[in-house]
Amino acid sequence: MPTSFKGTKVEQEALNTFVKLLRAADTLSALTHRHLAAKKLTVSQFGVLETLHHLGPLCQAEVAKKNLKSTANMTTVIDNLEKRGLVERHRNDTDRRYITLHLTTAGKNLIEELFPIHVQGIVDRLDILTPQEQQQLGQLCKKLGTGQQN
Amino acid sequence: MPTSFKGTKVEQEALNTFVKLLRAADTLSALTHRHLAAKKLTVSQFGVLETLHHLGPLCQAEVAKKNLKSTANMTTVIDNLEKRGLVERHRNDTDRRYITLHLTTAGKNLIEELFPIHVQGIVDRLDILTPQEQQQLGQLCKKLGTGQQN
DNA sequence: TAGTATTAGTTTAATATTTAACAGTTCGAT
DNA sequence: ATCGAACTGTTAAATATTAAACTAATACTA
Repeated sequence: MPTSFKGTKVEQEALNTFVKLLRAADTLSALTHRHLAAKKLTVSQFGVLETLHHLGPLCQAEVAKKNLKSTANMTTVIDNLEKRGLVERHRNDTDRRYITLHLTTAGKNLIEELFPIHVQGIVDRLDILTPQEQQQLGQLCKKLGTGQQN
Repeated sequence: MPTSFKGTKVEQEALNTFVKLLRAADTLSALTHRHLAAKKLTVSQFGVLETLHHLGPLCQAEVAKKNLKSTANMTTVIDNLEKRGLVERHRNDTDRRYITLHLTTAGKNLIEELFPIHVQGIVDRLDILTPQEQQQLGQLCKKLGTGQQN
């Protein structure tokens, strides 16, 4: 026998918003990353390439932080990118704990080819919202994500 | 040399909103699911228990659909829930392709214990937004998630 | 009714992901 | 200067995740 959720109004509203937010993010992510399959790239691999493309060479811990992932995870994802010759690991000589990641030429070419397609996919999907609505959505998400008033 | 993204205004705004939405969802999910670790439950396992708790016995394909996951993935997640005695598989006699999932008593007890904590965590976090803002956010997410005007 | 198409669930192979334990490196305080 | 704290990256073990190939069961269709 199904039990439908009986909570206070506040609880129902919060739960409702929560579910919609997570579903929207899931759906949007799936749609905007579909094109990666053609290049046999995963979302995480694309994220690393994108980070290096926009911020330049970084150490693994920083890439992990930008992508909200653990350093253990970065080891795996970068292993796979390295196997395909898309990134290179350079041990830092002044502080040997660090490994600086660099895009190879192949990696640079690939991300430069994919990124415009990626952006276009996002623009197309977000086109359903007016510029004001996008602005609003961004602000609400920022507030919620950081837990700060602004 | 870092390359900062030079796009049109529309592209920059869309990308910005996109990143904020995905990050907010990621952060919110991480925070509201932290309490599951104490019970050695994963987010996916919790999702299945929650679905069965609120909708009653369902077949695996339906549970997969509700959770936006593949049926192959459901096989794995349900295997692990079954090992722990939290759910049971009942082969359907009239259509033997189907397997109906049932919560065991242990599973029912666990989800009934966890769900209120889960809701409270969501309420606490969403409290940073006014009721109107939550409503707004929900509507914008719904529009975006479904790709429909309303 | 035979043959085909569809559907539910599983398996396999590959990658992702995290926690915990670990190794090596650097920093800091006494 | 040394010893312990803090940090970077890796490994191991467990679970998640998907696409593709597969099995079994049902539905459809000629």
